[in-house]
Amino acid sequence: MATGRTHRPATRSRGIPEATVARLPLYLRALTALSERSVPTVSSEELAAAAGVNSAKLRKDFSYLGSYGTRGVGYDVEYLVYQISRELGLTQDWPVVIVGIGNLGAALANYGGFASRGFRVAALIDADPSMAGKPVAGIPVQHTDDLEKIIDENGVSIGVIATPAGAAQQVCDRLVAAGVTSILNFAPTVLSVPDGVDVRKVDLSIELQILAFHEQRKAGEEASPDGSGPAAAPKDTSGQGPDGDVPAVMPA
Amino acid sequence: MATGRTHRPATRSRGIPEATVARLPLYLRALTALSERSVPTVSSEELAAAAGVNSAKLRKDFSYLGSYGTRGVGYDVEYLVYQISRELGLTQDWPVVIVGIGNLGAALANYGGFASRGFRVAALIDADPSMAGKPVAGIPVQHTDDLEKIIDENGVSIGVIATPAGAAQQVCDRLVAAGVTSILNFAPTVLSVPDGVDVRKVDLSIELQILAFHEQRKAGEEASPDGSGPAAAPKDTSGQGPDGDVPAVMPA
DNA sequence: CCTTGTGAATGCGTTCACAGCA
DNA sequence: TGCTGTGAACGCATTCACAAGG
Repeated sequence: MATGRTHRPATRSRGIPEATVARLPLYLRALTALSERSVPTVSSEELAAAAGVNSAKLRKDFSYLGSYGTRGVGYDVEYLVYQISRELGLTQDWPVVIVGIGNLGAALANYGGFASRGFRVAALIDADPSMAGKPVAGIPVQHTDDLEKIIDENGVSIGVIATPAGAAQQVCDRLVAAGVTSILNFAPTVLSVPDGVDVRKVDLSIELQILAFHEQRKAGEEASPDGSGPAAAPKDTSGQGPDGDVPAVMPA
Repeated sequence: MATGRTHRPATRSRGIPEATVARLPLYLRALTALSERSVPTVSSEELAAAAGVNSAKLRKDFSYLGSYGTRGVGYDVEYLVYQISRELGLTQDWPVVIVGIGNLGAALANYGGFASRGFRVAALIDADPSMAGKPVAGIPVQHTDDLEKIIDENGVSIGVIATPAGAAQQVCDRLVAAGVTSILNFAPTVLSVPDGVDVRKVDLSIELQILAFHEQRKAGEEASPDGSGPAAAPKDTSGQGPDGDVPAVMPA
């Protein structure tokens, strides 16, 4: 593709829905896999299956980017990889700092997918002086004291917080003050940031609790195999206003 | 998200919206903090601020659980902690297995918040024979060969996958076959599971890409808003990926 | 034919604003 | 006098179904 026929969308409406943005990386991954297998084109149906979404949704998503498909044929894989990469801003290099080099921070530093697509671990930062200079994933850990200097010298705009919860807000404040405007937070705490700064959080225990909720419901559907549960919630198909199935225990 | 294909008659589930379920852990965390400071009651406004949400949303969320507040006063902290815990199924013990004890798996095993709230790491599983018996976070790693036996003997219904992408689907299949019905997937791949099995995914590179999208937009606001990018043709890399990157492999 | 692209319809989640109650 | 609980309005996301076009 990429012929001289620049059928630009013109509908360059800078309004790509957030839900669509969140799926673009998924499409990109599926497309990259196809690309590596030298698959030239793919239909919305096939690509949707690979990405685990509905094909109508995928077509709608792509329609926000422009008309990059060919009716009756499908999408050109390479072309679409490029378009999505560009849309996501992956055609440029994003230096990233990881703050908090404990178990998790080290795991993140070693994460292959990190460096793979536009992201580069510019520095590792930890508050523990004994870690300073110690290499993790081939990168020497630096002390928190130099945080501002590191951000500045490397032009970092994306920071990853992998510290204990208690330190997260403080680290966040310093990152923001130093110029970071996007933060990925692994600490189990709510960060408050000024307008213009994006925060995304990854929270293991929240994910588990959501799973537990559904798991409990499943168990309640049949005869609960494990009878150890206290007052396993029975069904309640009546409208709303459940409750009432548990004694009004007021834990002291 | 998650919740694969649970199209089942509406005759079940006490309609708590998925979005609300996803916020309950957040409220619980804020409430637990208040509880530890012996705060007896809290208003929707205060609690909402602590959880980082809007107070109307919080009240609406709680209304799905029942009327646990007192008009003119607020919510009893201890009581609410109990109700939410029960609703999430945290009043019972959930044995969890972690498969794939690389950097990330070890980090998860060491994660304190894991054991704290209803979850217990029942076993660590890895395919590497040389890891067998080696303790991680005080728990000896067991070999994948025994996966089914481990699931069965411990009554595990929640599994965490922290393997490389290539192994994830296979591990997932074995977990499901052995009786696991909830999976938390850290591998950067789309898992397919039968109906009735819930999958939630945590994907670092997707989060970063979403941040990059917004970051790029911020940068473009002042300088050159878009301009005319697409005309620049992607290099014709027929046969290999534009950057030959591995589709993001998990730490090994 | 085929598959994309998209208005229209539907469903879900959030916010508003106020009635209801301690 | 508060603050909760909730119907109603609103806005966003998903799905449908079909016209458009190679």
